[in-house]
Amino acid sequence: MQEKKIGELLRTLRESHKLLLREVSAGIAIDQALLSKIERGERLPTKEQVTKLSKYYHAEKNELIIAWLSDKLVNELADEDLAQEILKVTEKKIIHINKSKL
Amino acid sequence: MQEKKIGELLRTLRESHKLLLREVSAGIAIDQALLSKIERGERLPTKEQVTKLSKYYHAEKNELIIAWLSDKLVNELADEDLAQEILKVTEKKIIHINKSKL
DNA sequence: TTTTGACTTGACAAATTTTGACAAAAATAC
DNA sequence: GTATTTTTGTCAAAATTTGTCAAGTCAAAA
Repeated sequence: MQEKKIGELLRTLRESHKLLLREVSAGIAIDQALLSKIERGERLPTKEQVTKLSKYYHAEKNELIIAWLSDKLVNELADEDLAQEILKVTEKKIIHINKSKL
Repeated sequence: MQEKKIGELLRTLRESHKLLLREVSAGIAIDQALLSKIERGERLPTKEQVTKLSKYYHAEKNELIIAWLSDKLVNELADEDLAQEILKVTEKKIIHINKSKL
């Protein structure tokens, strides 16, 4: 699985479609300055925006969601030197939760 | 590494010290109702509260931080069926960031 | 059974963070 | 040069998180 940032993916998608910020932002009703910030990683999109963009570009939604949410987690773990361990424990907890959901 | 929730750890710590909510909340200047909610997992503490509590109980700060932040991540991943994959990608991104920090 | 003490609950207020909008600057293309 | 596209900065609205308080439950003591 890819480890690109959501903004990079979105910019690549837009460029491969040869579209302008203006066009995409009009297409999904989002401020163009905001879209610019999202593509450059200055802001993270909302989940709804990711969904709209995946549809707009006919892109794999899951791939974008993964990139987006992992970016969010990376932010939360920023300057935590325990990051690796925290992720391990998180994984265990998730697995545990999923087991009890059967 | 442990996979207990931060609230469980805090309640265990308080009980092993034979302390009342009232006493701990006075000791670290936090509303007792809030501490009650934290111990029962209804609320997550702030990082500062985790720090204060670890000092107050003379507990291993890292252990509490890990439990606390992993709880936060679990919340963010709640009802994401891509959770596992997201964690993997997050880990890769963190590793990548750490490498470039040398 | 009444009272007391420990804890919990719910509703709300305060504070913080996130998000969106807009104008204006900067960069790029023509 | 002008026109178009993108970026930047700021600010208010919206949403989320956090804190406070009063009233509640419950168990055990008196």
